[in-house]
Amino acid sequence: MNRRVLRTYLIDLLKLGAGEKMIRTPTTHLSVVFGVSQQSASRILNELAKEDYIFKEFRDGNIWVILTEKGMREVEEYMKYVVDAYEHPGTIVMEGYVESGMGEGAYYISKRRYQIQFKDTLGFYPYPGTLNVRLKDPYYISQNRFLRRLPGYKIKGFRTKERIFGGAKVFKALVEDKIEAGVVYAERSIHGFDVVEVISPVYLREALNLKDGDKVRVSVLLNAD
Amino acid sequence: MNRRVLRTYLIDLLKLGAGEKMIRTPTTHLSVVFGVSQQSASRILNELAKEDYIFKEFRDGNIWVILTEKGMREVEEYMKYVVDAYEHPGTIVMEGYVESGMGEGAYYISKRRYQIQFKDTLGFYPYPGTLNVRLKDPYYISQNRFLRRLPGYKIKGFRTKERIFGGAKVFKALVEDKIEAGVVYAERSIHGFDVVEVISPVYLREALNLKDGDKVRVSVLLNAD
DNA sequence: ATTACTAAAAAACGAGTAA
DNA sequence: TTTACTCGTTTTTTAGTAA
Repeated sequence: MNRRVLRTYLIDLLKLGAGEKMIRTPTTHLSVVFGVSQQSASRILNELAKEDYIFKEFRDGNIWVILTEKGMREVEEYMKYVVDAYEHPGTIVMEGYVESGMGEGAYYISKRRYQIQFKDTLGFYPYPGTLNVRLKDPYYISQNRFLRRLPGYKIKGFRTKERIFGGAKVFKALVEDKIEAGVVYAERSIHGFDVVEVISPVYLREALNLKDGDKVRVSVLLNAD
Repeated sequence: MNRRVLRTYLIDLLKLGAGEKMIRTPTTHLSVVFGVSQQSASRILNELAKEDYIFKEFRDGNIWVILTEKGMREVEEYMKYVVDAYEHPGTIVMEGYVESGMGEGAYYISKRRYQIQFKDTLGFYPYPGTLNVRLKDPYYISQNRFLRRLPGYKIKGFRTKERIFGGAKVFKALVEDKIEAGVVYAERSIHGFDVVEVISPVYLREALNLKDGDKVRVSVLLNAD
């Protein structure tokens, strides 16, 4: 049974109160809550316990359960996702903190072959430089990991006499909900999932008066044609 | 594929922006969003469309989808449920409006054989009368439907020389988050899922100064030992 | 590039039942 | 009453592939 559906059963257990204290949960009762047979309810509890989402104990003829730390984290992340899907449909919102890059972003972005492709896909020639945004909230990191798996616009690599310039993937975005921008994932990225590289037609640090460590919001537009 | 898991895919589509306008969703892309194969993504879309949760169209080589009204309702109800599970664990909260019953509630509740059982299960002898609360919000109605399927405490029926008194099921509850109460479901109830019958050791109308039509909150405690 | 069919494998399910 | 095993059935999944 996969995580996707296990999560939904975790929510049910949370609703019954298993997030706070051990509760008595005869599988015969759970079967009506889960909408499955008693046998399946039993199996589901065992799978949840095996995955360490719940702690399960047999006491005087009954099963008692409580969500584990891992189970609570799972449920909280899932709730955030559901609410987020409703409140921010079509966009992936991430908040993080401005960070100084190595300055090599500027070098890459300024290459004419890249510039042309950015204009074609995003609609603007980017200012030569990237704004690195470091994510701290685990939820935003998971969102970034998710985003990086999506297709986006393909930026093709190329080679000059001297060296090879790798390909990338880019998404339309907004910074601080107002400034047109793009989020770039280099194919051979040096960053982990906790860093987002942002480009824009304007020099963002100036336009938004940003200093290292300032909080900034990046909203990726998933359906910007 | 059951409602439980279809809902989770609906959330994903909502996140992609399919709640607002038609979006292009190649099954090859969806497969990474859903975490399944391309073939399954295709099948899932077809099932969602068959259940009328989404409208799906094939246009110049791509699939475009948008959530239907039914899909949006489903997603909204599910979100409420998830948030509710997190914010009100272990209780089922329902809000409704005070209504006049036929007065027969009082007749039943006052029967000694019932009174004793209420004292045993709820811990109090109920005031002879019930407060009928009519639910309007569809979410509360669905919660009530759900609750009515749970076991609760069994109240046994009995017979006198004159007639038969049916069995019931009772849950511990709080009215307005403060007054000790019980929610009763008669086995042969005359009410639909939009009415909750509340009993209490005190005369609720007086204690809370309630008149017909007043809004009242009933919180059923699922784990009150 | 797509979508979605077929066929075969894998996973999930519940009836029956023992403990 | 419980839980959870076995086992036969159904459902779900994906690889291969045609269109």
